[in-house]
Amino acid sequence: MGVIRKTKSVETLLAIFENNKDAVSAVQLIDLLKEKMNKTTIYRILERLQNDGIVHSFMDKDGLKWYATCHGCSAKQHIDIHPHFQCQNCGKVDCLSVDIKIPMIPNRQINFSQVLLIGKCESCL
Amino acid sequence: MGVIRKTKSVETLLAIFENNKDAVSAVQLIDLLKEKMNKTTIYRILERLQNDGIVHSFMDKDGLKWYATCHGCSAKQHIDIHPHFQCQNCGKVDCLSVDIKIPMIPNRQINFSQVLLIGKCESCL
DNA sequence: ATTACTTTTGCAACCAAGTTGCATTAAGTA
DNA sequence: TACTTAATGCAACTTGGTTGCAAAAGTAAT
Ligand SMILES: [Mn+2]
Ligand SMILES: [Mn+2]
Ligand SMILES: [Zn+2]
Ligand SMILES: [Zn+2]
Repeated sequence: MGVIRKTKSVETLLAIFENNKDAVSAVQLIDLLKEKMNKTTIYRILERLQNDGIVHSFMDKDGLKWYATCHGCSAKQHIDIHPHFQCQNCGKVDCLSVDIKIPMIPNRQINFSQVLLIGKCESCL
Repeated sequence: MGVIRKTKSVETLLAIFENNKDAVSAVQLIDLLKEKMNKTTIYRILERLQNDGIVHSFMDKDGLKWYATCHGCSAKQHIDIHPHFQCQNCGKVDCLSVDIKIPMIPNRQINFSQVLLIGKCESCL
């Protein structure tokens, strides 16, 4: 069960994801919105947006949670699966629209994969 | 700077990695060794072993840190880079010796990658 | 507009993983 | 054995994230 009421806080978060094609971490959002809403609210809205297929989440190399807009997903299924890139210089994270081939692994059933590429972004090169 | 003195605690941890080809999480080690040594000691030894190229570490899907034996690495360089597998049923994690092809990404320099495959292990299928 | 109902929020307290500072212990060495 | 310094234990702390509960605010019907 996702978003049911379009509250001010929900609108604020939706606007952030609309205008931003990069990923954004929970920590960044908490800092950015610390005057506008409580961190508990942020975590709870993010969870609802994820359940609705509006955003997806993933962990970065330090175990912090990041969020980004989904494309073509719904409450029924998350189909927008892709690798992510993190710049080890400026910390920026973004979604990559490339396809990484995951080979078959004998004796194991792979349900999904999490790929994080780490290096330097365009502006830090 | 890594391990300088072969203490009892260091030997204990080394023995665990020797007899275990699976990965093991910091949390598991803390629980396993709670009668033998302090959790701070465990974290500090793991860091030293990693600096010596004896073990490598990575994050699982929940942001917990795991460790496993390195093959062919040294204090100079970690060359044993490979994907990891986590069973979503029993939680077991292990190192995969398969090669995943990472494509070139335009305008970015990829230094290394972190690949986690999630599914069911042999005994949970 | 008022009411009634239910979701959403804020707040404070909590939790778990991991880190830090510092006094004490114990390897390594001569 | 004595000396030096790496390693450890312990308590306190930090950080990211969660929970319970009362108060506030959407939504829809009246
Ligand atoms: Mn993404
Ligand atoms: Mn490994
Ligand atoms: Zn950058
Ligand atoms: Zn399993």
